[in-house]
Amino acid sequence: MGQKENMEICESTVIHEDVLRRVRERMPEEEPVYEVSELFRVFGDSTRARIICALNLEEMCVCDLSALLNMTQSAVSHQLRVLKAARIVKNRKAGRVVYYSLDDEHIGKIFAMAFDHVTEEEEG
Amino acid sequence: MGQKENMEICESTVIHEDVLRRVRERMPEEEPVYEVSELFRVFGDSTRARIICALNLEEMCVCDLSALLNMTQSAVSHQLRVLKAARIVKNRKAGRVVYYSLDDEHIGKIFAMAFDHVTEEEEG
DNA sequence: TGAATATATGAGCATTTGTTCATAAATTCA
DNA sequence: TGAATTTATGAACAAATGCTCATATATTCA
Repeated sequence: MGQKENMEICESTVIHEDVLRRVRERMPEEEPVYEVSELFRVFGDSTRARIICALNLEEMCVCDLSALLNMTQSAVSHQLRVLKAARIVKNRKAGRVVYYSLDDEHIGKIFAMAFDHVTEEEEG
Repeated sequence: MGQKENMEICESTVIHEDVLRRVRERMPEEEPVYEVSELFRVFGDSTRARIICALNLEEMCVCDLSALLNMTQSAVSHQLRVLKAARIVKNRKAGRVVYYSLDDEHIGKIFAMAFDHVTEEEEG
């Protein structure tokens, strides 16, 4: 059953060849999976999550954000850079003040769904 | 304007007190924000994301998963532990084989939404 | 122009993370 | 019971991460 060739490539034993075949057929492409995990990686820090929650309510400048989060301007600025590189926030400059806002309405929806998930979990 | 007291607590300057007040009023509680970021943190690794995508299609055992992902059984098992601790997957034991599946249908939906986001992003 | 202010950034550092390797635990079957 | 097999786990280590500190950049205003 061609199993031996498989085992040369990958040392792990395969128990359910049919399952494996079906899943391989229907698995999403590698590239979008990496992009999705990258998106989640950026979401997955509490400072960035708090920034996103704030900007989901209103556009804010850096120093107001750092007051809100009670964090250094530098720390907030570093994280805003990460968020901007990931195209999660955008900014607009007005004089020396830089205003940040969410770049996409999807973001808020994904967060809302995640909130649903964590708050509906007191059954377990 | 009570600003000086604020500055004793937090050294950052506040430019827009009204914005800050409104955002503070409407910000979600700290606890659920941490839980959401923790959920995303777990999603935010490509190995775990691939496992989730696979289990979103079908229940699978550890060795089939490690064949699918072309990764060590140990590495997969470690990640499954992380996923189980986060209540993202559940397992069922049948003899020596342990079958894993998604613990919640929310997970698939959140991923689907994230896929939409990353694939709809060629407008730039 | 020069001081003040808002933001950005690079280096350094402690912490966290994901994998590997070796091995333990649990189960099946002869 | 003992060999084989599937999964789980602990230690170790390299890589990534998030913050701090110092400082650069950009803009305003007197």
